[in-house]
Amino acid sequence: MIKITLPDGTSRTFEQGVTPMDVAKDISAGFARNVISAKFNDTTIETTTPLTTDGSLVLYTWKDTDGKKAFWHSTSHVMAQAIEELYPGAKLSIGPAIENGYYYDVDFGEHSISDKDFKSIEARMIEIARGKHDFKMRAVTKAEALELYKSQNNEYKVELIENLEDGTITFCDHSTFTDLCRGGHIPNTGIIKAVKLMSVAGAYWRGDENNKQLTRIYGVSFPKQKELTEYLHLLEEAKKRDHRKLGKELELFTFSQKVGQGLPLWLPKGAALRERLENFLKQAQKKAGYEMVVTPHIGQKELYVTSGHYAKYGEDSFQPIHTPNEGEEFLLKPMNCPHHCEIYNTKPFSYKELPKRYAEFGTVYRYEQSGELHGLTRVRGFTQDDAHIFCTPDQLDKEFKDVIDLVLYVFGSLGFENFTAQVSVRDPENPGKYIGDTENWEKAEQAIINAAKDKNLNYVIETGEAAFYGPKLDFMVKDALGRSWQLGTIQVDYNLPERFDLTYKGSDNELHRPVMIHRAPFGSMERFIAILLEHTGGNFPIWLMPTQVMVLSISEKYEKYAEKVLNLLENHEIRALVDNRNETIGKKIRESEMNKVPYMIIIGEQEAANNEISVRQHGGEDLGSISIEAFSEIIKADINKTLKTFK
RNA sequence: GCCGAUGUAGCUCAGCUGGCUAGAGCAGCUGAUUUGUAAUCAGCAGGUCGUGGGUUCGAGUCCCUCCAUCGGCUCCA
Repeated sequence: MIKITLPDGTSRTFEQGVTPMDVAKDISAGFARNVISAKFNDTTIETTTPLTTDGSLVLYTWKDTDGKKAFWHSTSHVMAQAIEELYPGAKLSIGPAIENGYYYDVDFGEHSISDKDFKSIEARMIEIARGKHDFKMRAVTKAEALELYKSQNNEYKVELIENLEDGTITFCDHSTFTDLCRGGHIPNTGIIKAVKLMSVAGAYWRGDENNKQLTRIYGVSFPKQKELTEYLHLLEEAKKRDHRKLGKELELFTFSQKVGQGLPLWLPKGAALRERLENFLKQAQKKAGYEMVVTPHIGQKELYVTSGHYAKYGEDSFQPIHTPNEGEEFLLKPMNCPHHCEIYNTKPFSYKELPKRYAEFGTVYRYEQSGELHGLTRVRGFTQDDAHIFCTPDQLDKEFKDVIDLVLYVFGSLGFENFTAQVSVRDPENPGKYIGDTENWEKAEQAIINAAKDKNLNYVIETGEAAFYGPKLDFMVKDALGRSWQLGTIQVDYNLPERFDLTYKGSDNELHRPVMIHRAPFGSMERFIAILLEHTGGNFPIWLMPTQVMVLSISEKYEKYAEKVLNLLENHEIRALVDNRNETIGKKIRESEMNKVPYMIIIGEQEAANNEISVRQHGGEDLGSISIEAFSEIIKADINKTLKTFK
């Protein structure tokens, strides 16, 4: 008899060799019908795997993330079978489940696959699924495994197997198909009711550009047709929030082929939005003791050789600018830090004067690969809300916490709640990779982790992800389509102070190296506005809205009163425009609604007579006929809901 | 950069296997209408069909080049 412990802490005893499905049936027949995967002592297994020892068992249904993973991974096997049948000679490599579905990387040889081929693959997949073939795991020896794939000339599987240890290798069979597989499948193919192939893409074998490029086919699958329909609907909805679409509709920014790809042009409304965001941060930074500086867009090549950026950005980025003078070379700045270091270097500092906090909305240029460009989230010229803090090692802890406060203030004022913090620390296996002494690194890493804990951040520690020059904390946010982007960043740097020979005089009358903190709460204005657009669907917090109020006249007869209302609104510092066109009120409302204006003021005969205004909120709610003063209070309250004062 | 897809009016899109003068809605302009909470009506104007080349009696449609955009791959704000 063995003892099986369930997630709720209870345990039951069973005969040795009991399967997870038997356990599920023991719990309830209804539950068992939905169980599709299981985990035993942290190893994903099949529902048919016999259990031979005591241990803890988790049973998964479609509703669980792990259940979905098993479902999608199993579907990738089905797709692989369909591909093998339809395209003889295609070589399979790997086919994992991902966050939303699965993919399989295939070497189709000379044959090229496009989405036109999806229909036939999907049709065959459904046929296979309907066959209700069981997924069966089978242990094989390394020699057997190699023999199979060598006979198929599949160098990818052979390479995978060669890196595995004999005795741990398993195959998974279903129908006529066999694949090298670690396990984690649903009971049989029949559970897969709906499949949809999403896209093809090139993907390098093992993610290495120097390797052969394989064809990656992405797909999703569901246990019910209805769920597929809902999923596709969800994707449609997400597309409506795409910042590229909203940016065009709301006339915030544009791109021009003549100006060049990846170089955004900010339209008047977008520029006003940016300016408001900048002023918002400037105000908070002033309170936090930052000083604004201004530096040029180019710098001598030597500057970037000193900083080390030339090595990283010089060769593969925008090429140096040459002047009529021989040997003179300038670089478009890829970073603001070298300039700020030189600002620090203009005069000697005593420890009593630190920290120095230099801030600049600095526009930088990086030559991103053309295929990498994406709306405003990935561009070739962008403005960082940059600042560099130069402090003593003892001050690092407090400075770091203060920066987190500032970032949290920014996120809070803009309605961001769903973000995670990523703390990137050294790889302890590889100490030679990093510069700066171990003691300082430990101090800095501890300072970051403590600060993250202290500020109740939802954080993860990524070992080995630190930059060579220091540990960092990044704020990650997801866009409408679930892609993850880094917004704010706080980085500790031991490298640049060294390279620029930055010093301060300590209390011991000796020269010391300051520590440098790079930080950007928005990350970049471009990316931040993009994510903010998708996050809010264009319904920004009212304090950011280009137009807070539209004054809509019932007819041209009320032009005078409309102007008067506009004046009064301006006196209350409310940003308003008048729509006095010869159009119906219905049309004016529709346009204001589509422009996402938060408040509409409708004025006609009644309002003019009573010296009041009728207020309609974005979305349709009627706030009735009120005085301008009362309305001004409503707007103020609305602004205060999100915009707080810093500290 | 690489793999795949796409590119028709300011915007959103139609144009089937090559065949009259390339269509529609919205936006724009002109006029009528003076309007009460998501589109008033009529008329007008708007296109070297991304670029360059080719096949053909004939190309928006087929082939090639380049450019840009979209979905991915490596890195990153």
